Amino acid sequence: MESISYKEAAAVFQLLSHPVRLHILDELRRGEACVCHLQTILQRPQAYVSQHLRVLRAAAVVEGQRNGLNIYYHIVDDRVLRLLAELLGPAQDARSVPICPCPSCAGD
Amino acid sequence: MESISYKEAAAVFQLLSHPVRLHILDELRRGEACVCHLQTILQRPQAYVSQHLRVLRAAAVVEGQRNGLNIYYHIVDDRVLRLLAELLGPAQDARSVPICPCPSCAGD
DNA sequence: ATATTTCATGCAGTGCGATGAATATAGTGT
DNA sequence: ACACTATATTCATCGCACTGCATGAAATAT
Repeated sequence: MESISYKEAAAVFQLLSHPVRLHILDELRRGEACVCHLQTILQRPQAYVSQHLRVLRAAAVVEGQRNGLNIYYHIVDDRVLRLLAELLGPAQDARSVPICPCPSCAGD
Repeated sequence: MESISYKEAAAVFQLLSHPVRLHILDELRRGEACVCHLQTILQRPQAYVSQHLRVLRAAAVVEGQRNGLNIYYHIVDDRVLRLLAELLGPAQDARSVPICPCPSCAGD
């Protein structure tokens, strides 16, 4: 692996230096989730969640794929997964209960 | 082992989210160093290095012990060591050449 | 085409971190 | 006591990230 500069490494840590982004990423570790999931779990306004998702998207840490009206996000950066595991511990089990009115929660 | 909150975890990442602090910590991974070492290596004003050391000290990531005029710093937080290793790779070998006019560099 | 739902974007206010300059403190030697 | 060196602290400025609010864009349904 090519060595990473301090500036680049700092940028990665910077992404993880916000509690809301950490919460989002920790949820995404459990499996992909649409914005309405995250909105419900975080108890934050949709626009607010979306802003943080944009930061993570711009840094190529997460990716979203559209499915009808909903966009499902997932983590695509392995370094970030390892850093999360190092500090937060292993990921929780996948969700099983519906948490929002999206099709996959409705069992539709 | 106790689980860490997102806020606390974010604070740890925050400490690592600055290139100068990362450089300082990466140097300290190689062994303890006095401020004049760091000043020489980073090519930054003394007060600037000292400011960042204060941040790391306040967060209990580093500790300094006085030896005459000089204060030698070292890392005391294992989580930080693991996070650095995860993103920067293993620590470099210990320094061998003198880099500043402090007693230990002068071989005094 | 209109309406509804889901998500994204633009903009503005505010606070905090980063950096520099000047000054203070602690230790050493005379 | 005085001077000198190493490090810390205080203060002030500046830019950027955070956050809220309002609006825009994409997909779906009637």
